[in-house]
Amino acid sequence: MEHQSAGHSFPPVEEQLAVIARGTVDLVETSELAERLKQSRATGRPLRVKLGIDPSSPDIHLGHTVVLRKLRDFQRLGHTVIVLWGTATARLGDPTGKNKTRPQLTKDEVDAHKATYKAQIGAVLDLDRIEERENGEWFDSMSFMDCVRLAAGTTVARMLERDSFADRYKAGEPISVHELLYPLMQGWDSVELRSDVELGGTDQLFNLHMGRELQRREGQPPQICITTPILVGLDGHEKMSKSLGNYVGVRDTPTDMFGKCMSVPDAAMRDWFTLVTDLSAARIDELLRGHPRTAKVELARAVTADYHGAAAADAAVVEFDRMFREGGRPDEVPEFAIPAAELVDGAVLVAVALAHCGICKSNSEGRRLIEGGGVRVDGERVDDPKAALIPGSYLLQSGRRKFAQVRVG
RNA sequence: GGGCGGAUACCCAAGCGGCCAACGGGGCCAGACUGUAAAUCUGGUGGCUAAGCCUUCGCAGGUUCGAAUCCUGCUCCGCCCA
Repeated sequence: MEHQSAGHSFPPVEEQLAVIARGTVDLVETSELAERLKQSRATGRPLRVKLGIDPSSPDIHLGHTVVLRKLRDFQRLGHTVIVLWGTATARLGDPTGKNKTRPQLTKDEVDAHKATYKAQIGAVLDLDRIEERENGEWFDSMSFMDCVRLAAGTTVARMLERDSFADRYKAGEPISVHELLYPLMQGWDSVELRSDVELGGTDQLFNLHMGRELQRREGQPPQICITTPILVGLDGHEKMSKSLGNYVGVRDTPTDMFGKCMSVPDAAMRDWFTLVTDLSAARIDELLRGHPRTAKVELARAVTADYHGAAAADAAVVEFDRMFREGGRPDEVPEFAIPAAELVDGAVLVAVALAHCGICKSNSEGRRLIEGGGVRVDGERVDDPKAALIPGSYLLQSGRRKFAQVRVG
């Protein structure tokens, strides 16, 4: 938009290609991209780069930022970045990478998620320079016959080429017909937006290709498809995801963020460095040659600084050292109170207190933790599952991370 | 529409009248060892102030002293046929 009239100049094509290609998995097709960048540079017209986001869950984590960072590369090069909110598709649920049908969301849920989502992508993208669209703009009013016409654009065999569908089909798991519509919808978005480039995770390659097909069918130049790697989660094995609980949320507190990053397996460090920090390749190599712990501190510090600032990141390092190197306690421990009315015989069982403070889910679990030797009160290990606390104030601890200060009575 | 098979805890998966809160594996939690890494070893993994009691094996009923296990109906899923 404003870029067109601004008539600014883009960096040389080779330079742009280098930035774009870094940290990507698929680039279909590089030659087409080069050609289009050349045209763009000649005419001063920025490329239209699309990223579809389904606000199907309210929070974003580091895994989502990988592709957002790639989008930011385009933004920094001066191209037009389009954030397409999948208000229609989110309600359907992308079957990609899922072995199960996703729940369909309501309009209200989607709208609410979108608002929190937008605030969070601001941590990576310059929100003042994005073009925001919603695919409800065209899908909400589409008639059933339009839908049929769209569905005629591909074949069942083509759909079954997708690993996620093929695997589920082979495994005898259900595939709903509406799930087959998802890739078509995503592809149609590209037609409506006349996108030059679409980004996505590697699991999106099929959907991205669908955009090319439909654009060709509509007489548009097919978009270039670029995929970014999937970030592994804290377990170092599975894809980072909220449902697996192996994620670092961009809204995590500095202490949590730092601590979580420190628990990343060594083997995953290189990926994390390349995908979620701005450190140069040379610096990363240097760090990985040294002691793994030192490297990991730098990783955790870099990530924390991105979302909370350098000062908070440094504070997190100090806090972390105190807690885990010196066996200390965290700066801020959540506080709870157990009123006198809840006491039995003038005391409360440690197991009950643990559950009360949210350290464990139930009294029974608290009891088991004590039996397993995982509970400390004021630093002293508790070994009697029937141990009780008389009125007073205590520091409860389970494992190395979970603390609570509780006032009894 | 017809025939056959299936539904068990977070996931996979045993069990097929009492010994079942339910084998085993994965995951997860805790302990030892560590660098809050990996590998390894150990314990735990429905609820309840608890040697006992309560609620769980797709849903609803039934048979029985007693059911996850047997019967009936329902729901959902898969395969084959149309």
